[in-house]
Amino acid sequence: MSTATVTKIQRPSKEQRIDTIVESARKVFCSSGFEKGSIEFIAKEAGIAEGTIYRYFDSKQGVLDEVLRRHYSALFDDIQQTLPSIEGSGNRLRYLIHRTLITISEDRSMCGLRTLYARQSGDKLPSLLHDQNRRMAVLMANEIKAGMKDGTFRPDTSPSIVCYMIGGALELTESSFMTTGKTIDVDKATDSIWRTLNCGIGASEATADSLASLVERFEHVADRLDSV
Amino acid sequence: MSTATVTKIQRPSKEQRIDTIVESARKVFCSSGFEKGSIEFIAKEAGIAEGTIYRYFDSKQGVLDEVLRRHYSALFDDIQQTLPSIEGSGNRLRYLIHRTLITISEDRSMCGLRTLYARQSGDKLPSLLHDQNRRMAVLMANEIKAGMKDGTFRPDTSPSIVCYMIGGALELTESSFMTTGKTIDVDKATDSIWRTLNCGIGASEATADSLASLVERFEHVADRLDSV
DNA sequence: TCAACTAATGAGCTAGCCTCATTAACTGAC
DNA sequence: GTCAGTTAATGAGGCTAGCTCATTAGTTGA
Repeated sequence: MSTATVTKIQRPSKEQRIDTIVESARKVFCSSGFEKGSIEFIAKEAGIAEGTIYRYFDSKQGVLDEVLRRHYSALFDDIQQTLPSIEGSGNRLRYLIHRTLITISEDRSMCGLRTLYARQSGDKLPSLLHDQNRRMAVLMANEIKAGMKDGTFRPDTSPSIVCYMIGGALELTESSFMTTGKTIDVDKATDSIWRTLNCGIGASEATADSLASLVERFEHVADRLDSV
Repeated sequence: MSTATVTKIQRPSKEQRIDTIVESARKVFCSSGFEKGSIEFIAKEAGIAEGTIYRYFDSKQGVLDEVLRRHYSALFDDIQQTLPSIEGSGNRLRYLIHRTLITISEDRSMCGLRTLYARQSGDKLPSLLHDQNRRMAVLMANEIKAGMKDGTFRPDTSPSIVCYMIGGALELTESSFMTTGKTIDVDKATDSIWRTLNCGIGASEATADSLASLVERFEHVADRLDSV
């Protein structure tokens, strides 16, 4: 009607609204953590009322779920695209470790959130992040099993224990990264985890190299003797 | 004065009071978790008023700290007594793994609490359990470093990464133990972790078989030479 | 243009941690 | 024994934060 004083506020679409909420929540959770990042503050950050958030989400937890879901879907999409193109179960397993560490180092604040989230949903029903971790564990376990079949890995390996060890190394690298504030040297950390995993920490009586040269030498002698 | 109706309630000692509170809190936290185990309920369980708890503890968190501190002091006391009597850094490291798994399998509910607690204190100031974990990590790192010096372990081992891997294996064994409800076969799990850690998962280039056949071949040649 | 519908609001409900004025029990001097 | 001073216990109430819902604002289609 009249154009002078009445300015109707155009409402954003449902998708835009959700995007705004999730992005605001991400910022707030990342800087204050889940506990201290209040709904009131998220609403303020998004420029809306508290109640509006509850039109789109069941609970505060639901908001966090969506924040993390969006963050992780990128990681898994990328992995699902890249993984099949890598030759050899060993290389694929190494890639999974490397790729996860990249994600960790890329988004410091989100990783703090991720850890926190993993922790507090410990006793609750299977949560979103629990599922994500499980999903990653399944990817890794598949490679380990494949490697055990094709001879890349020792046949007496326990896939679940190895997954636990990798998961632990990743999570604790992540958490030390968070607490110390140092930057992760992704390649170095990957190497270190991989070497430990692949070769173990035990000093072998004879190293692979020394054995190889020994074998070569013996074969040479044997050939000579045979030819006589 | 008169003895008939006025019955004065005898007060327990400070130690007894604290014991009662901590024990009630342990029960409540173990069955309901930290979040849902309310101070009101703990007070009811202990047969006292809410306010009384705050005479002895600063906060709900403080109560949990004490519950866990008591639980873990037993473990560390035991370790500190046993560890020096074990010969060899490898054996000591293996013992630390084994002993932790025993604690985990012994007290199921407490372990759930332990995990939950580790998780939720993720972003807070160094908490008690964080310290306990760090303490265990230091014990393990010491053995790893000692082993690197005396030749038990490879010199290019990264103690921190190895600690992370062990920690992860333990924590995730614990958490899977909690979620699946199965009992842990402590010896088997220790073996599995230890073997993986010590020998790695990589199939060695020279297998025992290939070496054996080589030796056989040499013996054969030697026989022929002998007969000449 | 107006009725039906959907989105947004924010005051208020509720639950749970924690405080503090009040009351109860203890203790040591006389 | 008794009384003053001290310490322990109480529980109503403060406060915060997640969540609800009656009310208001904006949208849409006939």
